[in-house]
Amino acid sequence: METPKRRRSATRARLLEGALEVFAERGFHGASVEDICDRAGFTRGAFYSNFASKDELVLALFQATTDRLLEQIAALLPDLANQPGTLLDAVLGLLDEAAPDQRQWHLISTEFTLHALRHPEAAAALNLQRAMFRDQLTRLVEEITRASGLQMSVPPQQFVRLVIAVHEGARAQSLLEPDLVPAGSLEHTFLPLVLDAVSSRT
Amino acid sequence: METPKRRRSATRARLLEGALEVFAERGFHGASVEDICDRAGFTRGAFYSNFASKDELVLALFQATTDRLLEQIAALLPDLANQPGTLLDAVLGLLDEAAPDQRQWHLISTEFTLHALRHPEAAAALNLQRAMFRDQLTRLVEEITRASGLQMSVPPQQFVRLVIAVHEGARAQSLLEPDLVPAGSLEHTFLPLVLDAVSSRT
DNA sequence: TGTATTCAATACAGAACTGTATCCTACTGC
DNA sequence: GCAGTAGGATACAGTTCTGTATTGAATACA
Repeated sequence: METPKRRRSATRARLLEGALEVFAERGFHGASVEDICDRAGFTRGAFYSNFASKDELVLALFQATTDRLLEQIAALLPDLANQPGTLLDAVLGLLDEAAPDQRQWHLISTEFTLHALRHPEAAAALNLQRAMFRDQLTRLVEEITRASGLQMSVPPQQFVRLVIAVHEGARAQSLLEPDLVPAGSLEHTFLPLVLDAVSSRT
Repeated sequence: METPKRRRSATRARLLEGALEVFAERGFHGASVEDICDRAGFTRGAFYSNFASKDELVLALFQATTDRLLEQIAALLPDLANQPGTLLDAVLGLLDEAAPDQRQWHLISTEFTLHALRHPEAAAALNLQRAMFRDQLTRLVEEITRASGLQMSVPPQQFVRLVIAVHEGARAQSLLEPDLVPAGSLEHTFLPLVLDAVSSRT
């Protein structure tokens, strides 16, 4: 059971993993196919046996990371919705825990975003993924507000968009100046104020 | 008076301008030296007569755009501080008007940021520029709060960091989904709430 | 007017990268 | 064991890019 077609998908996986690292280090254009293969421990023969081009790999990598992220979220959601702290703890917790390596994730997703801003077809895929992501967060927000008897004066989707904007903008600052901007500091100082301002007890 | 050393600096300027466009379109790695020269209407001879390498040009371009941005701000500040609307109008107005082409500016500055996250020496330069930029905004905030007799319960620098985070995060969303997220919408719906929450009349 | 200089164009050599075609090895099924 | 096959390595051809060396044209200066 260890080598019929699993071999193939295993090397595909290793190539994707290598690509993730190399892309994070040098960007899409900066990474050559050979760089990726070296990182994964293969030669280009393996690469072209599995992917038609670097573009195709980028697409596959996007799908893979996207799928993994959504899985992670699905796994985390139930716990967060029910158990302990406040709404923002849950939402921000989800944003943090969904991505194990903040730095790498930021580099890759920024790379994807830039790519999407330059290639409309990629933008469609990215927007779809982001919409699903926002939907999960929105669902979480709605559940918690309902459970705790809160009423929001703005659409939850809007609020989620804000949280994401703050999170992404703050993450950039934290990565650039880790000492001056501890991860999560901006979110935790300001978002509670917003939440307070837009929500009321029923 | 039209060709002693002005010629040289004029082609330098055209090369920088071309580089800005091409970098925005394809990114640093994606743009070849020849692409840049084509755009500027030169051949590579002109390029290597003015720059030692693409890296050096990137550095020069960063300095040039940085200087221009700070000049623009310096020009805008006096008007904004005194005349009409509210604090946030001034701050957000500055952020918008400082960059004529939002899309190009976002692409370029994101590209710079990625570059900085991968190259510490570039990070130092970028952080310095961003610090000066924040200082300008902070000064503006302080002037207006003082003039209008407001007191903020958080350090103005923190507030400015938040505004920048929201602005950059929101801009990414607006560029990805122009229809769903009109430019400035997130900023204008939520930042007033924050300002309200952190400021009080004296 | 003639000479020197400066700046960009051209020509060229070398390196890096891509993609393909072929070979080799290790499993598969019989 | 023994063909057949799949997957990855190797070798190769073609392209693209970079950087340098040389050339040519236009301007400054005498």
